[in-house]
Amino acid sequence: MDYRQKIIEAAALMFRTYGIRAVTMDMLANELGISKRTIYEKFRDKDELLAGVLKWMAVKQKEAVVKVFGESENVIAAIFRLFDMMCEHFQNMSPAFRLDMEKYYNNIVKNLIESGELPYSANNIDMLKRGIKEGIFRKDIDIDLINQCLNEVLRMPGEKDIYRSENNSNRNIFRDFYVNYLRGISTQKGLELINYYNRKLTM
Amino acid sequence: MDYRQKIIEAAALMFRTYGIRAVTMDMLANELGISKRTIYEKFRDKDELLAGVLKWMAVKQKEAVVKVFGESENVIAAIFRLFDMMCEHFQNMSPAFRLDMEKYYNNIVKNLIESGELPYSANNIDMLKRGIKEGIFRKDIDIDLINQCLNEVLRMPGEKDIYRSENNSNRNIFRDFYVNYLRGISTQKGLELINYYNRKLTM
DNA sequence: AATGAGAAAACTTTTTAAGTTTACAAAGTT
DNA sequence: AACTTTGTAAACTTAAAAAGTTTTCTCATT
Repeated sequence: MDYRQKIIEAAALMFRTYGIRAVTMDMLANELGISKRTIYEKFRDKDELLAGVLKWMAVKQKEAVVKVFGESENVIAAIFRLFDMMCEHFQNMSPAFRLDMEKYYNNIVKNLIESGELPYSANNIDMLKRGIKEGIFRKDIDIDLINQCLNEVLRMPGEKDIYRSENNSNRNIFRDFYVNYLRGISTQKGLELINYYNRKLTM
Repeated sequence: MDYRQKIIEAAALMFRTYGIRAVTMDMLANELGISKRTIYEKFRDKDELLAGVLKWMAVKQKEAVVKVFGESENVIAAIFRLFDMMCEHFQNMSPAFRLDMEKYYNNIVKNLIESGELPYSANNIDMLKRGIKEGIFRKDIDIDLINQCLNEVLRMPGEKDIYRSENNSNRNIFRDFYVNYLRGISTQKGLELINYYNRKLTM
């Protein structure tokens, strides 16, 4: 009965699949079996709808991350699991989504971030602390700095223009990069765990 | 130096990645580092360009199929290899491409098919004959009928609306369906080969 | 020097999706 | 029973952006 939420979820799925511009308000209304009017009853315009979608996606993602961390036996396991999730996330996201985002809706994200409604970057600090406590990351690392670096690394695959080349290999390159970064801040025990989970994935 | 071909290949890649409507002639020109004018020198309009892209894709696909058949030790191996190719093909194709195709450019395919410039459906007849010769398919099958049926089966995953649900499982469902159909027309030897290659994939 | 192929960018036109309005229907409320 | 709310359906207007055109300029070739 909560129309607003229903609309957001349907729009999220369609935006991710087809891109934002390709999804018209009429399509969305049709897909939901409601009238376009009703959408405009809940959202001033498409921009506001998109903002709602983005916020909801952020919340959902956050929840997923918390869940994975809660369920994992150690940080490295959690990280590899998250990595998988991220890959799936990007796999199911149409490049058109990113394109539209950059080309037409850039300002929306910017505004949301500025008004504090969307986090600018992920918070890996808890993860790093936990890693240190588990004896997986070295005790002497600069947590804040590493957090920032990790965010940069994570931003990388999003920035890259990828419609050239078969991007099968891309995923592996990225994983390699990320994993090597983690190695750099790990203890001996951490290294062994990384090797263990990494091998498990490769095979 | 062959502008026409260069344009077609770039457009093909971009259309497949972003959908057709999302790719403007300006983007395409930019991407190629040529002027929009030059594109219109070689193609009357976007429709003609799309037609060129579709024809080229058909040619390339045909070549790939011939190659796989030439290199495979038996029909079943070839089919599984082709299946992989198809999956990759669809994986790298934006849903927006199909959406645009159906919503706006429907008539183009229709025209191309009517004028005989595009084949309406794949020709599995050689494959079936080879399978019979290799003792993999039963000798008593009606080749033409089976060919038609296979084409229907192959058309299926394209028809389905998939922007609902995680479509990870979709691929497997489809493979299952297709493989079972093949089992139905196979000899004992064929069945064994199917089981062999199928198991190889599942694991 | 002349021609032609193309780049760059400004321009017009067409398309189409955004957003609005209107008319109407069902359901609950007073 | 009249009234209000909440919605559908569809026609409508308007704004934006992409299609397609034109103009001007450059550089390479003959």
